[in-house]
Amino acid sequence: MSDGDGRTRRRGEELIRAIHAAALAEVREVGVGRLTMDGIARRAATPRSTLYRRWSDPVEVLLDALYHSHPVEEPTPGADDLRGDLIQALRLMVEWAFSPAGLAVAGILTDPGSAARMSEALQEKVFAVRGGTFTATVLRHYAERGHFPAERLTWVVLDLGEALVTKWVIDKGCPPGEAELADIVDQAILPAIGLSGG
Amino acid sequence: MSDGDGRTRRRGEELIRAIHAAALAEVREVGVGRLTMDGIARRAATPRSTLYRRWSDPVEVLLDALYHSHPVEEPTPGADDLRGDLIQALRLMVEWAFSPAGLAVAGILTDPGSAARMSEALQEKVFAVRGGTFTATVLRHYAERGHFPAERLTWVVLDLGEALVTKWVIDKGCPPGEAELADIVDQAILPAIGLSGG
DNA sequence: CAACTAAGCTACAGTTGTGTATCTAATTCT
DNA sequence: AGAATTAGATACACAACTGTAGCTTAGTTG
Repeated sequence: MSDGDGRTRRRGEELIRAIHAAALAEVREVGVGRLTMDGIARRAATPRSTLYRRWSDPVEVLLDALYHSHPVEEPTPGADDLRGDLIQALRLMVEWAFSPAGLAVAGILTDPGSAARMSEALQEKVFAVRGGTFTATVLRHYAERGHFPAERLTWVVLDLGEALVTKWVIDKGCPPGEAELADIVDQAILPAIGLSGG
Repeated sequence: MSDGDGRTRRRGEELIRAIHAAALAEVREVGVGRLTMDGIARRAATPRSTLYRRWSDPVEVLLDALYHSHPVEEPTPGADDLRGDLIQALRLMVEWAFSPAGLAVAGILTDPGSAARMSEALQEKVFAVRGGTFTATVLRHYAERGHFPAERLTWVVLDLGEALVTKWVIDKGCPPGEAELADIVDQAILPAIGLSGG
């Protein structure tokens, strides 16, 4: 699609995708704080001038990369299986969190310099996702169908799964496995909505 | 103890405390990634040479500052009030998390460059604390006294409170208030240990 | 094929941070 | 009081990154 044909010079879309990828890789390696135009350019094997033609600083590049990253897959609650659907929702969250985009967002959220700029353009796209559309989608689905009282859909309950996954990742530095996701659902979410095991 | 007397030049302990404070202030403002000897020195109003005499790079200074920061207050479970003690434990956690040391640790944990070095010397002092000694202390206390079955002390239950506080802080950027702490205890922790309201 | 666009290359001056070194003078110790 | 420390004030060469600018040339478009 891009390599191997006679061309020696990338342009447009292709080049930009390479730069986006470079920005995400770079932030993963050095963190948002040490992100530089130079580093991104070097990694993308393109001159800095190409970057400056489009963006004014490294965080701009990163935000643009995030904006163009694949959207997060949404959980699609299915066949009357609340427990299974919750686990699946958390699985999707983990998958996203360890994607280049997810890791970049994590970095941005704790960076004093860029946390503010995040609010502007990206809240719609990235924040909405991060805010907890994973288990919340599933929980709302089953509450509407009367599997448990809708009054239990408080912020605590809606955040529970994502919060525990996040803490695991921070503590352990690696994604939780199937067993841990099941633990979270069985020992925290289900009890909190009054379904202590079934 | 230090200001106002005739002295014009800080030495030893006093100077070091100023440098530690500068490092913590600096990391709060620019993040771990942009921490520099220069920045710390400027903020502490001391020449860089003074820093290099003791530390070899900015992260060393920061780790040393953390090591010498006040230890976290531990929750002391008291008069047969599980709910109140849990809320108090979370209150202590929030207090620590928003202290200079807490903010610095948060920054370090998500910085690719310094996350590794953290493991070495500081795991004992700072990690142990962060790992969740807040609600865990309280929960173990009451489990031992038979207020609820000890089998429910799983990692999920022990992390629940801290996880939800952390998520609140990341999402909202501000400390949770009393109402939120109560929500966490009432809607997540107590149900998870089988005490759904009383 | 000609004209245009935009990537690639190189250079440059300016800024910030790095380590090191040297000298001075304030504070402490004996 | 005199000696030993050690903070404070420079200064320096080096490196990385910044923006900007000029030029060349590959690729696209009419």
